[in-house]
Amino acid sequence: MNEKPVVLCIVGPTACGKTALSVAAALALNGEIVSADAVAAYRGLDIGSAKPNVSERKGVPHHLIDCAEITDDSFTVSTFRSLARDAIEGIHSRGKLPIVVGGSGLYLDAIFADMRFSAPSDTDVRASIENEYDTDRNAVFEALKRSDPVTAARLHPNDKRRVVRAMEVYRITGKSFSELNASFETAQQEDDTYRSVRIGLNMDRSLLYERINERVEQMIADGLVEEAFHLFDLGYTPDRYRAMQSIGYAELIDVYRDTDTIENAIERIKLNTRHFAKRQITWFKRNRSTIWFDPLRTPTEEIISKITEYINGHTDNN
RNA sequence: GGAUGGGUUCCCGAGCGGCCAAAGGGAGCAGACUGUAAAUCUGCCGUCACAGACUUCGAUGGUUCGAAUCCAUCCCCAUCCA
Repeated sequence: MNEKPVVLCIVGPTACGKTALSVAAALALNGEIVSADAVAAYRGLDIGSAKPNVSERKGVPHHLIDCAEITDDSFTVSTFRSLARDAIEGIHSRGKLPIVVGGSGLYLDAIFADMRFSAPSDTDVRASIENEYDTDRNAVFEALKRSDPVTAARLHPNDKRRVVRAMEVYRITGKSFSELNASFETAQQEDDTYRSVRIGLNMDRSLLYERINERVEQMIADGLVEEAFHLFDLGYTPDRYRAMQSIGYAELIDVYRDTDTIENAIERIKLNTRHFAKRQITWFKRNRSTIWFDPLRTPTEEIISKITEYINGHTDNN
């Protein structure tokens, strides 16, 4: 009776096998993939984003990969949210199973939760607040305390991004960040647009870290440096385009400018990726409805059969 | 064989008689996260029965009320002389 689309969602830290599982699941369950990856969304960031290539995709349609240009600073979570929802809608209307897979926590939540993202950013306003912050962060924080005490109370004065953003929202809209947005708690709860089955992939931490290190080496062997340098040649540098601040590219600019060695940069890429993986895990652990699997211990076929059970069980119960 | 500089908590590295379980950084662990999110930020970080106690600063012995800090011997390391 219920017409809510069933959506399979696969989350997990980088290098834990999401791509392989999602493609296998799509093949087995007649699905299409919606990537929830903040970096794979950019055209040109291929090797560094571990974007699945044509053969890895095995004919399964992938949405939201290559949907933004590196030069397009207007591509944000908000853009992503509507594109992703459109894609899911389309897949569902074609009678196929939408499989959302990715590692960008905020992007995932943006799809499933009721997030408003009510105030678009204003480059000038933001720049001027950032300026004030750099001059006297205390003054900016005090100002935030006065205009939006609720948000100020939950932010740390050092958290430049968020302090500036909260101030920015207030200056643009005249309303406080806290009154425009529900609490994060609320945002964690999925709204009722979809009926989702959320699968989490994780494994022993030290094994994960080993895999990350190996994968970075593989990326280098696959030409990551060449890819990055080519983009730098085009003027796409980390200081100008935020897409280039992604791990694997940001670290290479110093090598490009000859102020760091390649060996050093590679180690930093590995380290930053490990840190990133940790943050992803922290984010995903919070969602209590996630069903976790260790791909090193449970065979793909078994995970997929479990997924099938959950999807069916879920459907039957409603 | 001689000279000099060193050996500090997982790593790097300060400390040079008490205010030292020992600065700072890194790693590691935990957490936050609403239009920059692969970003940005926070906490913990010798052990424990944890407002206290206990074991640490190459080893052993000594000086001292008191040492990672001073002395002696020994063991390693680095550079230089032979």
